[in-house]
Amino acid sequence: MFTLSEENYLKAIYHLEAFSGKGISTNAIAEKVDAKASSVTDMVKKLADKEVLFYKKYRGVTLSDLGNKIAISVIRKHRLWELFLVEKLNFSWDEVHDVAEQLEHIKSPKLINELDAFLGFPKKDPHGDPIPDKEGKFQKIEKQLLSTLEVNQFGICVGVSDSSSEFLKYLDNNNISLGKKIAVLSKEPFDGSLTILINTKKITISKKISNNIYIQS
Amino acid sequence: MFTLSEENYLKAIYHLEAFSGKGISTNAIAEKVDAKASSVTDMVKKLADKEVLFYKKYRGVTLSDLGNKIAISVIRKHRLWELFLVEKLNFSWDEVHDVAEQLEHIKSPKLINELDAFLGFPKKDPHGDPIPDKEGKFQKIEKQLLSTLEVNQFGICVGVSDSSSEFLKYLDNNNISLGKKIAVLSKEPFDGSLTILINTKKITISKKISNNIYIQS
DNA sequence: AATAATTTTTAGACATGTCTAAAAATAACA
DNA sequence: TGTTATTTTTAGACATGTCTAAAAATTATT
Repeated sequence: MFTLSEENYLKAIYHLEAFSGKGISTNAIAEKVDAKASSVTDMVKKLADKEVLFYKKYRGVTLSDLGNKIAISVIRKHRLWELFLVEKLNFSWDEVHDVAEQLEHIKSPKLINELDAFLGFPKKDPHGDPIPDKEGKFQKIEKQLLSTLEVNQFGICVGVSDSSSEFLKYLDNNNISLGKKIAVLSKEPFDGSLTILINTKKITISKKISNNIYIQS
Repeated sequence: MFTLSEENYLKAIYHLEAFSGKGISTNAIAEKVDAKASSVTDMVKKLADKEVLFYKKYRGVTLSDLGNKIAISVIRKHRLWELFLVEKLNFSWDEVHDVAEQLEHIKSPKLINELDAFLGFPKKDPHGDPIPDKEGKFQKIEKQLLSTLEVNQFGICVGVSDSSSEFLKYLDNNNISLGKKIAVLSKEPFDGSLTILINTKKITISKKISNNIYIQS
């Protein structure tokens, strides 16, 4: 059995591995779980003892198969709960994260599988991320950052890379949501800001924004 | 903010106060929360500092108004989650307790109030216990133990005093459930066992069983 | 009312998960 | 490549919530 803290570490490392194929550094984990590097070293040793990850001093960590499995099951729970909150309990997509962070640690296989069935075995959560099934399988969506599009190209908004309440509220205020078509009208070379066409309106967004929106072209 | 442990202590003390009007003893709490008396003393001091209960050395404890409020809010959450599990996720009434023990500690006022609305502002949980509303108000049901009935008296099953899986499974196996009419046909003076009529069938139940079934006459 | 039994509290310890400060190893650079 | 900067680890500490064993207070008994 894994503690709440241990599960959070595994989840953080899993997400970090999705980006950099390499071993994950102590500092990167520390930032993700909001702790000091020394705390990470301690925890990582414990997790290595439990055989959920591989750890070489000064060389970072990699999840084992078991570690991956556990991380995915936590992510499955997180995303199912998020969808439940939005679909059944009138939460908006910027309100779900903190509550799902708590709910994802509830221990009951029956609970999560029944919730899955109750929601109709959904494939995506409210932020466009795939929901792993009971066996931990999920389809990876080929997606790219809006910031990588060239002028005159377009795509469909399929996800966000930042799920903070501030960012999601910004999107809501600008009527940007999953499924919307976004076309790049012009790109400012100086700061990378984009003028885009969405909802038949022209708006200008900063590089920071376009770097956190995923589109499918 | 109160920790999981603190909430469990408050809940335990609340339930104990419902029985004995007096100050609740360290040992009674220890048994309820499954800890040693010395641990209870420590925790009780901390809770007294937080002003959720009154504590006099060697004299037991009493909840303050604030303590009562918190205990009731935890109980509200517990019972709403139990009903959700039974009504929406196909749990049977003997499976809900352990999961609800976890869910009751999730912190989100919006979550629990939306859940309440989603379930249609229910008044009773799957074991017949009243669900406190948003303000902590709930109707006390006048009920008595089946064991207090005399021969030839009858009542409607409205609750149970033991929510353990073993006991609830026993009830299921004998087709005893909320709303059923139970009539006492005879009483064995030696061991207090009862022969009752339920579902047009005669069955004999021990004193221990009749001591854990609430009826309304 | 004195003694015995029980309950409760205190004292000291431990595991978990965290921290700060200092030491060690690795990486960067000039 | 030698020195500096950065990252990581170690060492020691602390808060939480628990425990055991011993001491103190209360309750029961004769």
